[in-house]
Amino acid sequence: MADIVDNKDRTDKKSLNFIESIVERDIKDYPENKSILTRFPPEPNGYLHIGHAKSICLNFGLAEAYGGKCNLRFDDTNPETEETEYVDSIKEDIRWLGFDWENREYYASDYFDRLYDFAILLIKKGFAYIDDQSAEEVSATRGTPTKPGIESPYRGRPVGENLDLFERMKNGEFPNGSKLLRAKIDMSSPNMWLRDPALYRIKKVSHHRTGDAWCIYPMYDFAHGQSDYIEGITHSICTLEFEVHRPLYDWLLDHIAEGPRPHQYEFARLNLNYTVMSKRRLLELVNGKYVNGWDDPRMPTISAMRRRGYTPVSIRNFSERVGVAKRDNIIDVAFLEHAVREDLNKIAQRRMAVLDPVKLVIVNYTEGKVESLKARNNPENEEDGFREVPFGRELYIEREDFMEDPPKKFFRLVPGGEVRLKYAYIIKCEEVVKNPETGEIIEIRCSYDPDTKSGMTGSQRKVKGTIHWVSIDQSIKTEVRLYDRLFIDEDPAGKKDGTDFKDYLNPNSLKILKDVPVEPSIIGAKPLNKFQFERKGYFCLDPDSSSDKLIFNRTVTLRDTWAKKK
RNA sequence: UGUCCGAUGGUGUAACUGGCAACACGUCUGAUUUUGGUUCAGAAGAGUCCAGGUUCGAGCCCUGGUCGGACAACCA
Repeated sequence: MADIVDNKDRTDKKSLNFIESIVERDIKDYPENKSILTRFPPEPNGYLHIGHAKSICLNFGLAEAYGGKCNLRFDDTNPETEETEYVDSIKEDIRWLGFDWENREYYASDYFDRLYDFAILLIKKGFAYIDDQSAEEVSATRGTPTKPGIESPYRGRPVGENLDLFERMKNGEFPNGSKLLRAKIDMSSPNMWLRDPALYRIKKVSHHRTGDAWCIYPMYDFAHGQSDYIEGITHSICTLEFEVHRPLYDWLLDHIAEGPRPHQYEFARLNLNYTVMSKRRLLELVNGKYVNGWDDPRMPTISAMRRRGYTPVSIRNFSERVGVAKRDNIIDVAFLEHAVREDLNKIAQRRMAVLDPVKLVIVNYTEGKVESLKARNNPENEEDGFREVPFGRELYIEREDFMEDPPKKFFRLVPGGEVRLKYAYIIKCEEVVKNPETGEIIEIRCSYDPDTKSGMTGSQRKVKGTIHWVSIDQSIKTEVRLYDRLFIDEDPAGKKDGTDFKDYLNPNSLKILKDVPVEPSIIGAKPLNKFQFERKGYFCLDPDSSSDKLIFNRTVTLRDTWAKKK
């Protein structure tokens, strides 16, 4: 990971985000051999997205920076929504991003026995009770943020009875929803989470890891903090919506923990414009077939970004640069795109492909002759060397690279004008052949100057533009998928006018191009290999490709100041 | 009429114990360029939500507002 841009050199006084400041404050008091322990705690009920990537980079990055460790812990306390498929995808994504949790792969479900014991401890201390009210009653008596709740009639149940009932809950004696273990705190607290929150509920559902061993499962609030405590987490970092849970997090630990305890800190989650980030909405897009699965390259999931051609380095750089703070934010996708271009520019080999081809014939070039031209693989990295590109009398060029009536600053091919064919010759447009019926240009006829072959002194001649091309006879036909933003609105999910986020889906977010000619050196490309198609953008070989059908995903276009002028 | 959190160029973050607003993206010039890419040089753009106060001095501290967000699943 040496190629991560290191703008976080701790030897000089770089500015710290507020969490780093907290860590630096805390480690001052640590003994020599001790450091921080963080954790990334995903719930395996969906795929990870770019927002999770930020959290992963934060938690693992903090550990890395301060000589600590970061655990991977699955928060698997709700078997109804959790699946092994998600566990696997999450592990793959974290690994791909370049982080290693070594042997510290934990599950809240590993702690079900201890959590159960903690619950008994709480009951014995008189801090928890079994409530026989229905979910509706519990909800109705909770009050509102401005009105206090009403105490449950079962609140005063004796400890012995609570203990007995809790055990029988565990043994499966009661139906789902008939009983609930609640903390006994304060039904009139202004903090809703302190109004006797649920700790354990009955759910006769088999769990993806513990099977049918349990029919009661701990709630998030009871599982999370206690798991942090069990693992010896020092800094438990989560997003802002858990801020109101912190008093409960601390309350539980107050009554359970002995010795060193974890502390929770909250930061503002990452938001990106022109997309949605909640798992619920992403799941809706997947289930409703608005996209082709979790890894559809238009999705903001890590697996989708991987398939689209993003690199781990680019995502890590991005995550680092967006910063960590507590105020709400919406990051411009352009910022993300800048991060990929920056990395891809350095590592992607260049190839020529013509996305919207028009035939070009070089009238004075010998028929049937094929030359092999040398082309640099990557001007940003000389070690990538050269490849051979076949050149012949009939080529494809980009339709938009020719104009009969060009605007002032157009410096591509025009009637009677000259242009350089990259790596090849300077050509001059002599004639345009059109379909007499439609007026569509079907062929551009040019002459070439044999003295202007790249590398020859004649090639020094100044021409106004250089365009890319592909020799028709030697070209490989491929499929190219052009992606655009999934939504036409910056904040599709933030509407208060009753519209649904799906109302803002971009109907042109995917455009499939068939039979795109690419230079033959593309043969042998492997899934996820990244290329820059000269002047067009960065592309990545889709894993759905086969040896006789290559499919490319456009990761991102090149910066295009010309397109902006138009 | 509750509690908690937040507010700095278009966007995102900085500004160490108060010392005269910085960096990145974006935008706009210009140079270089066999990618209208990259690179390089430069510019514009905020006076820090508002009103008071403390201070020689406030984005940082205090008071009161305003605006935004979170919280009323047996979800996490």
